[in-house]
Amino acid sequence: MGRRKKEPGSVHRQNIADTAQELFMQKGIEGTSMSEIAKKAGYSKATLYVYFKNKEELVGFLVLESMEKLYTHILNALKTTRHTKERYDNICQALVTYQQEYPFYFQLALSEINIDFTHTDFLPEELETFRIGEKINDKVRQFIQEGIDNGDLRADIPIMPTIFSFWSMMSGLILTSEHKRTYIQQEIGIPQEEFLSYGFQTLYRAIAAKTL
Amino acid sequence: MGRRKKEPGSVHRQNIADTAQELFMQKGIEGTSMSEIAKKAGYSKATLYVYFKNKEELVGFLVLESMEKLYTHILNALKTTRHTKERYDNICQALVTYQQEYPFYFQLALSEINIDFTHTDFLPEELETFRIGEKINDKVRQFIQEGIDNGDLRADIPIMPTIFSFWSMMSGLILTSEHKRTYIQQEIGIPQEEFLSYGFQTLYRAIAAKTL
Amino acid sequence: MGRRKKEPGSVHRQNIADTAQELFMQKGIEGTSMSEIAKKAGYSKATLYVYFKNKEELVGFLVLESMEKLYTHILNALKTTRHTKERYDNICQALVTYQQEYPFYFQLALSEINIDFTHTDFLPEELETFRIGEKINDKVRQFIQEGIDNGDLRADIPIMPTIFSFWSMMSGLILTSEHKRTYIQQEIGIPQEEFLSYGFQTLYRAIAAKTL
Amino acid sequence: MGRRKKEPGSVHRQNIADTAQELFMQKGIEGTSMSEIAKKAGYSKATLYVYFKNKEELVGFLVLESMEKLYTHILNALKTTRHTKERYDNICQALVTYQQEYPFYFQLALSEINIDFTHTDFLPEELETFRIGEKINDKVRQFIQEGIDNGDLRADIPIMPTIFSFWSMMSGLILTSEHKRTYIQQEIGIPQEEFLSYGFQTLYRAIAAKTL
DNA sequence: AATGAATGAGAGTTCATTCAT
DNA sequence: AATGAATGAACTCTCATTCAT
Repeated sequence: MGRRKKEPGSVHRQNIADTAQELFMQKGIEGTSMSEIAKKAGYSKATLYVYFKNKEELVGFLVLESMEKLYTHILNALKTTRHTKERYDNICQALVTYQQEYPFYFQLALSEINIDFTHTDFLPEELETFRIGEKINDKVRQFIQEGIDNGDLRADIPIMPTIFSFWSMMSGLILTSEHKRTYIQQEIGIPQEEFLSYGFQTLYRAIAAKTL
Repeated sequence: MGRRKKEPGSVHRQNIADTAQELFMQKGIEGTSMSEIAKKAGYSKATLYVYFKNKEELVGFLVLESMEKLYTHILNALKTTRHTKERYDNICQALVTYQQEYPFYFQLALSEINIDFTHTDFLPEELETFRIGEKINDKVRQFIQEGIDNGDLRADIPIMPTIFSFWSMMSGLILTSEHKRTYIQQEIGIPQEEFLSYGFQTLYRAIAAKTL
Repeated sequence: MGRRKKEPGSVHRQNIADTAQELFMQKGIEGTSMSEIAKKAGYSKATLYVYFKNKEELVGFLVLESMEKLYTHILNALKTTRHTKERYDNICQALVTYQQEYPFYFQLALSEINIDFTHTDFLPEELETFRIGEKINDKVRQFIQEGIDNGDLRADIPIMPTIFSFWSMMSGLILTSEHKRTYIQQEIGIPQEEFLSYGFQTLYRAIAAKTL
Repeated sequence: MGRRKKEPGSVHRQNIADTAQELFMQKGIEGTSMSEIAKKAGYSKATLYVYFKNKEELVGFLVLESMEKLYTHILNALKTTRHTKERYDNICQALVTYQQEYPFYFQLALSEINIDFTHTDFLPEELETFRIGEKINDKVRQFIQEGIDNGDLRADIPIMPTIFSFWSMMSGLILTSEHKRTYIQQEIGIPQEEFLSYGFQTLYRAIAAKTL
């Protein structure tokens, strides 16, 4: 393959990460070998290890990266308007966009790899990922609180359980809509987007103030 | 180890399958080797291949098996009462029980391994699994229809999208509650069961007739 | 290569061990790959791992094996006579024979791999090796004590330092005579055996009672 | 890291060599990577190859260097006095000092890497190393001859075999005392220095004239 | 002279699978 | 039916080395 052209260093890191994400999505993390990533990205296997200490770090980087993007998406979703329903729709839209750009994290969050507290030797990336997660939760908590204060959302919903269960349910919704896209289209007769949209609206009804 | 006692053939198949499921639960499919299964089940590695053509078939068998169990659970959930809300609660309870007994299928259904229509070379087990899935959907459709007819459920909900989105969201809920059990307990301050229960009730509100 | 003929199981273990020893001698432990051993022994790489858990265990097995042989040699050397000088000569001869049969241990004992107390997580093989080493030292201590009591050996030699220094010096002698065989022949003009014999006699003079 | 300050070229070569030796001592040759050497020495990996053709040459350089140091040590040991026993003690002390400074060569001389005549494609460094070895042997031969002529050493010892066997035995002694330092302290109950000293005195008795 | 970047080759190890018995 | 024995292929990761700059 010969030597590669000189490009700013981080370009390669990003190339590798992007390729890895693509493959991880298709075949899972365990199902994707470093060789495959290398080949698809157009580098030698050894080069991957120049840019990432090991596979774990590569995964960690992807999760962090996607978490950062998600945070930005959520921020934007809340910034553009103060109207509760619009904000909710924006967040849902953000999640869909995010899933299209970084389908990887959802996969991860719900699969074996836990960014959880059962082990204690965290990579720096993992810690940072966790911190951003907290920031996101904070923003969402504010959003819900303001919705309640406005009278747009039911006053009797417990905030933290709501956040966490919504997060779980939306993840389930998005992931399924991705994995079973064809099935949905064929069996239910609606395109993925509409399916998602229906799910999100259903969920909103569950927390909207009764006047709706 | 010597030769084993003569037992009806299917007993061994079941022994192996049960052991495999246990291990798959603990360490994932990719993380479990045929060797481990053989050892834990008390057979030789080669014997596994007498009862299952390969690992894939073993997985397929487990999925089918869990699907059958789920069908039974759902049937029972609907049989015991005709009251809509009670039936709903029963189904939720059935899902939780099922997740505890066969955590395996949820993992599978939402993870990399798709029992989807993108490929076409299905194992017989996969086809059968799909057929049972259809039967389950049918029962649930009946349940919703009856709920609507009773006036317990909103008249304006489209049945198929509701089934499928509920299925997705509940899966997300259950899976997350399983994976992040510690996190939920620590950060939200409620036990897993309560978290699940809260999620299920929230969802019900979204389809219950307004009088609720 | 196809499947191999059936032979009693331990034969393969021994085949592999023997081949490994040969290669370790020629190129050192680190310098010898499992692939090489497999190829030379006529097995597939994976088969090595059927018979030995890993490279470390293979090395441990070789060391233990050679230690056991050494013990037998020493025992025999002391058994055949009670005359001190004859016993000494027998031990030396045993060492030479041993070095020819199991050149591996000397290499090891004096090289990086210490069967020492700096680490604490010993393999079972290592512990057993150590135990046999102790038994050898015991026999040699008896031999020296009897030599002193007979008046054949100097009364003023401290036993333990003598054992250990003799052991070290003889190892140095034997190893060098092996590694620099050609050099010795060419530059000193005597065959290896004579060189060794001269070294051993020189050492004996150092502990023999003055009457000699 | 940027470009380095301009320094006379050989300084870098020496820096690298010194660092390499330190690491080789700690972790063995095979256990030390060029990367490690580069990092510890504060150069880029590629720079090592500016100063040494490859790892082999770096090793060869170190051996040569240590050989030169040994020659100087031996010269000094013989220069300060003409008394045979004092000279012997000086040489022993020189060897110990040398082992402390350059533990590397002993390791090498008795281990896998032979600077022997079995192969024929010598590096220039190897040839030079050999030449210095010869010079050392010459000095030692003179020393022994003078000892015999003085009547301090036995008249019946063949000089070349004595030199070579002493060399081997002392190497064995020093190496063992280094590798098994803890063992000696714990099991024999004397510090390393005393152990060495005892070994050297024992050896001297073997060649000293009987009057002793 | 010095280095960042890249890599071929190969290390030890594991795994699903096969086959003779 | 059951298995001991064997293996090809793959895995993650490391290393000495090279080359353009």
